[in-house]
Amino acid sequence: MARPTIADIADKAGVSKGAVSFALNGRPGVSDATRARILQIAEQMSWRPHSAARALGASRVDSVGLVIARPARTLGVEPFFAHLVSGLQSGLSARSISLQLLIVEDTDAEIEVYRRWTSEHRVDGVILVDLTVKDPRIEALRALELPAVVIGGRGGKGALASVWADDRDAMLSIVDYLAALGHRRIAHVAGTPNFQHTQRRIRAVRDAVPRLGLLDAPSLTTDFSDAEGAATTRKLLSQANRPTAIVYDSDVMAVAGLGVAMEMGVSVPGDLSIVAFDDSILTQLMHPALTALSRDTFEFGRQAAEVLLEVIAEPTKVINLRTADPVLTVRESTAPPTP
Amino acid sequence: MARPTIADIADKAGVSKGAVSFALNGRPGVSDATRARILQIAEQMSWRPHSAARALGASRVDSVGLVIARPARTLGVEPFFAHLVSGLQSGLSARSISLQLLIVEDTDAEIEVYRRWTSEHRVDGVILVDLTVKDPRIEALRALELPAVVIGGRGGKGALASVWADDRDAMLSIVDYLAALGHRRIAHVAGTPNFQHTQRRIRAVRDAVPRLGLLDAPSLTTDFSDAEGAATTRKLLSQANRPTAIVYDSDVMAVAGLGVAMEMGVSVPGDLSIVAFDDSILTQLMHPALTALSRDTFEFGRQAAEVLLEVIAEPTKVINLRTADPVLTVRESTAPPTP
DNA sequence: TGCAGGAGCTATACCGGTTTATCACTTCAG
DNA sequence: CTGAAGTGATAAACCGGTATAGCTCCTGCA
Repeated sequence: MARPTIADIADKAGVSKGAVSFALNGRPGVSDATRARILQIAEQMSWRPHSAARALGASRVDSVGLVIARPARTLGVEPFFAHLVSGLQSGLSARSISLQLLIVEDTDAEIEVYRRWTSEHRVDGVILVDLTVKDPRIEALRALELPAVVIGGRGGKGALASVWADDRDAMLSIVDYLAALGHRRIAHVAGTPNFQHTQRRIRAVRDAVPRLGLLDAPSLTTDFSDAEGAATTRKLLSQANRPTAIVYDSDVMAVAGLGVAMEMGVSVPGDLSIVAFDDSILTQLMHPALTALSRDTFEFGRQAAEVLLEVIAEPTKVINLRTADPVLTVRESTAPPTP
Repeated sequence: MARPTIADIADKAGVSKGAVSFALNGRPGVSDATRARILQIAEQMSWRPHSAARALGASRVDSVGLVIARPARTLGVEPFFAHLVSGLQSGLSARSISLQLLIVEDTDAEIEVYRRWTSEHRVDGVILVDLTVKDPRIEALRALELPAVVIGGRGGKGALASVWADDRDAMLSIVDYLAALGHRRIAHVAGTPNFQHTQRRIRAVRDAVPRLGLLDAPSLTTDFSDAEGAATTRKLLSQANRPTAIVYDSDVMAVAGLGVAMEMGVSVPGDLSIVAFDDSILTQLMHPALTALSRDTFEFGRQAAEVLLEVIAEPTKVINLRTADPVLTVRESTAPPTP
């Protein structure tokens, strides 16, 4: 016989289906002797619960979802999502909960997916990434009563659980480092302005100006693409008083910026220091290798998974977990400015 | 009332559950008038099938799986998987079938996942990537009777369906191009030797030697990492009769190779031409931008999804779909050799 | 007029678990 | 000795669909 059911086990053990269910789920209602016997038979028949049957009776599905709303073209270059997904799975696999991954075009499509998942009972909860200012997904999820955890930002008015790193401190550590090297004219090539973390980073740079006695520290927003990263760099380096250091909000933009500098005959790190806010193999493949801020994205994902499971078990719970601070990995692209 | 069920619809329409099921699934058994009325009521109550309930009655789960057995660290750098996943989803979403994605450490773990998925009825079929010579997964899947489609290689002795591109022709187009430029000493930095596509590419290079009158065309295998790509390049460029062109099996290795060349004072494309077998944003960010072989991975995924659905519907069917040939995108890293 | 056959629908079993009501039996307090 | 409480189990309902046997008309044809 293929795939044994609890009825088969019940037959073999000479007990009822109910008893088997109790035994397999570790709940009271059977004696220790009977429980042991049932467990042994189940093991021997290599029984596994039929996920659909379980989802039907109870309301849990043992599955959580992650929707990424970005054009596929821009995905995959940064290892961020690959690491995040691995970390999530590591946190989920302990309780053999599966992860549904979906890549969609925009936020509207993402919300539509949440609707569908909810009505089809496909997931117990979801993970939110790329939080924007006044993010419409927060309200949508609350309306659906779908448990969720926000990654990389606070979950609105204490509503959704969140797992986040301190972007502000991280940015300050970069600016402090550059200032300590002697840089006074620093520029910041930022990401999409409506992302929350972009705003936090911009604010951090601005606030550091008076404290460190910087002459200037403009933040220029982009769409995170290599094209805009390059264009913005070209603009910055063409100025009369060009910056002696540039901080990029992503590794891809930093690499593009390095290319522009080389093209314009600006030597790195001689005439210009470059720092990437995100680390990846990309920054290490360059010549010179880029100084970058490294985060433990895998661990980030693991923690997010744990928080999500807690929220699913207890939806009223409010968790805001701050993860380990990212650290600056100094490589060859930063040096004191030439006087 | 939350989540309406077909019983609710049946009540409202004044018919039986069975009639509603017939109507919603477009099967005969109800009149057109009744069908229209039921569909309208379902629409108005915004009914969606409960995926678990459906999976329980019928045997399909409307979900397929993709397991990637690679260390997470090496994932995500290449956009290959992001594009593949997007393409798969595009092919699946038409019939609202979801994709389970799992990243594991090695092939043993991967096979274990297939076992679990089968016994828990979590997927209707799976997609196989990174096919190796004498791949143990083929036999495992056959034993489990789990429908599958192999990506990028033939499915063994006509057993599994497959979707593949012609690596041989692709490699020949690269070597032909380099030979036409005048190169006679070409090297090939290959990937993991036990991957089927690696072997096909090596064979293609070897077979081209006499036809094109090449002096030499060694293939050196690596583990696909940037480190081994760099080390192999260093070895090749230190030889007495060093090659005038190098073909790399991945974009990451090509970039690493470019770095080594720059470091050794070998100018590209002046002293050395470089071609990457895989294209991505990486190759375009470099200076010089790398000539690379571009594949439509998204389309590849879409087709794989379609084939998988066919195989699920008809497990005995044998499909071997050859996809569009990859094309060579010529950029700045290739030129005729200096005499 | 009788009957075969099909369209249109209902009632019901079923999928594989979980949960609840119930019951037999033991134990212990009064 | 009786009643109450507790233990270990069972039978049956239930979750939300799908599949199927069967029933009631209606039509067509001999």
